[in-house]
Order: sequence, then structure tokens, then C-alpha cells
Amino acid sequence: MSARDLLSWYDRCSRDLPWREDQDPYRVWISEIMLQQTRVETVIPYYRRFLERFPDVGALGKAPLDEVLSLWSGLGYYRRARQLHGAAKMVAQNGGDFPTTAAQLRELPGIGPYTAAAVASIAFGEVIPVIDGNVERVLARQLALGEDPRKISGRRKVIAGAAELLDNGRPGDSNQALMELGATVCTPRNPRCGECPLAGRCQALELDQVEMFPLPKTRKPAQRLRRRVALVLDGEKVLLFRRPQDSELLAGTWELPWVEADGKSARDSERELSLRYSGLWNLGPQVAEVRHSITFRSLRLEVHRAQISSQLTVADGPEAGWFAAEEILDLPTSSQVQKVLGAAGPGVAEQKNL
DNA sequence: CATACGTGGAG
DNA sequence: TCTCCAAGTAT
Repeated sequence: MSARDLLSWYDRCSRDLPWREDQDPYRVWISEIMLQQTRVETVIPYYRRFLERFPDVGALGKAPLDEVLSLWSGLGYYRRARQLHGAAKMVAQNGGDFPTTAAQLRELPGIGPYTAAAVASIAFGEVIPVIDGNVERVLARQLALGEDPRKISGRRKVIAGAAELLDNGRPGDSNQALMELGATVCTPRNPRCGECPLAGRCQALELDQVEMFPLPKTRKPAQRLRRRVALVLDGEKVLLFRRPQDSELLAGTWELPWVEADGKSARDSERELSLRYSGLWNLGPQVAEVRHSITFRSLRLEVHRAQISSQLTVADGPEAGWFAAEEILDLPTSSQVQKVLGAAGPGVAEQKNL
């Protein structure tokens, strides 16, 4: 049972993933950004589309931000897309050559300690351990760590453990092996300890308390919110508004007009809509209800048909536009919008019973 | 150091 | 339905 066992396990059992076809820094970088807090299965189709459209850092740097956001639509954490684009411009400016060390990579927007170490070790062979959620969990179990692996003291122990398991000859594979182990064997629930190449050195297993580690994180309870969403149609076209590029939430994406509904009458909502988006609003019947959750908020979206005065001067409010269904596919949108339009979009609204 | 940022799958 | 949380980063 040793670091060598981990690497040989990886050589035998690693998954075939599209970003493992080579060690091109651009491709490794894109995959690492997409994989931040996002599951492998979710990332794969996005990664393929993205690489097809932006095959190299030059292509990405030259592209309009809107197109990048559009290919990111539904993937979440949209700040990643803007920072990716910003970093691509910086790298392209530098002749297309990536920084080659973790310390230099760390300077690029969107690249923190984890991503810098991942790209440096995988693409450039730097001997540096990566610490992600998988590694924290694997090491917390190995060490039966009785403290939060994200706090200073715990983190020190995790780093030491990861460094010990690092193979100096193949740091990239070695790092991926530890993450792969966490993703496929040393899973949060129902770990498959019988298949673990490190089982012999696992203190949590020895105590028969594998699932007790790592210590649970404290979690903020989700807020419950009810919102009224206005579906304004002009023939096949839907009225959408763009969120400001500097908004904290879903920046730069297009959304349907909405207001908080909690404790408010439909009349209140009409007034708020006109205040926020300008124009005169008339809320019609509800045509759908959509549930959606977004970072500690669970949303109940009541979708209403609505009309707006024809003398709407959108120049007074946020950027607005009318779009047909096919056009919306090419727009930066969030998954929330896709859900609502799927449930109550043009042509569907009439068939909905509510 | 705590908090905010999206989303969808699993149990 | 509900809770947890996944290859983190920025503030």
C-alpha cells in the first residue's frame, strides 16, 4: 500500500475523459475551469462544444463575450466564463503562450490555488500537490481527521498527506489519481473501500467509520421564495431583459421579467414591473409553475401571461429584446430561463392546464 | 474567515 | 420533496 499503488490503480482504472486525450495546457485549463464545483458528466458535452468552437486560446480571446457566455449557458457560475475569456485575452496578448508555473498561472483571473496546481502539474509536469474536494475527503479519511480540512490546521495536514502521495516522476497523473480515487471509489456516500488501493493505510476504515469523515460542513438553510414571472409574447417572440454585466447573480444573461410575489397582490406586481422595466404592465392568467433552486434559495416561479403597453420605451430600463425560440438558443441564458420557457414558452402556453 | 456564486444528480 | 454537495474562486 503506497503512492505507487495509487498510480498503478490509476493506470488500470482511470476513466477515458475527453480532456485526457493530451496534455495541451489550453485544453487542460478549460477542463479545470469547467470542472470547478461541477460534475464530470455535466461538463463533458459543454467541453466538447466549447473546444469545437474555440479550439485554441487565440480563438477564445478573439470571440465576443456573449458567444462565450452563450456556450456556457446552463453550466452555472457564469463568472467563470467571463474570467476565462479575460484570461484568454491576456494569454493571447502574450503570443498565445501560457504561464508555465503554478505561481504564474495563479495570476490569471479565475485561476486559484487548485487550478494553478492542476494545470501546472498536468500540462507542465510541475511537482506540486493539488487540493480539491476529493483530495480533502480521501485524506480526511486516511488520517481520520477530526477537524475541518478547509481550516488552516486541517489543511496543513491534508497538504502534507497529498504531498506524501505525490509521485515526483508523474505529478500530473499522480494528482489526477488521487482525485479520481475520490470521485469513483472514496465517494462521499457508499464508498467502495474494497476496491481502494489505499485501504491499508486508511485510519477511518480501520475504525470502521469511513462515512464519518470528513466532518460535515455547516450549511445555511435555503430561503424559500415565490416569484411572478411575466411571459410577454408578440407572435412567436418573447420579451427578455438582460441582466447587467456587473450584477452579482447571473450577470450578462437574458431572463424573463419577474418580481417577488411573496405577500403581494397581482396589482402590486404590475406596479413593480413597470418600475423595474418601465412601461405599463398587465398581468394575465398563470400558465405554469416552475420550481428552481439557486444557491440557498428555492424558487417557486409562477409564470403569467402578460401584456405591456405598446409605447414601452425600453431605453429607460434594462436592455430588452424580442426573441424567437431558436434565437434564444444562441443567447446567454441561465438554466432557470430554459426551464420556464420549456414549461410555458410560445406554443406551449396554450396547451398547459392551469 | 465567512459568504456568495448555478446546477443537477443521488439518496 | 428535501438535503447534500461536485476537479473552487473572489471578496
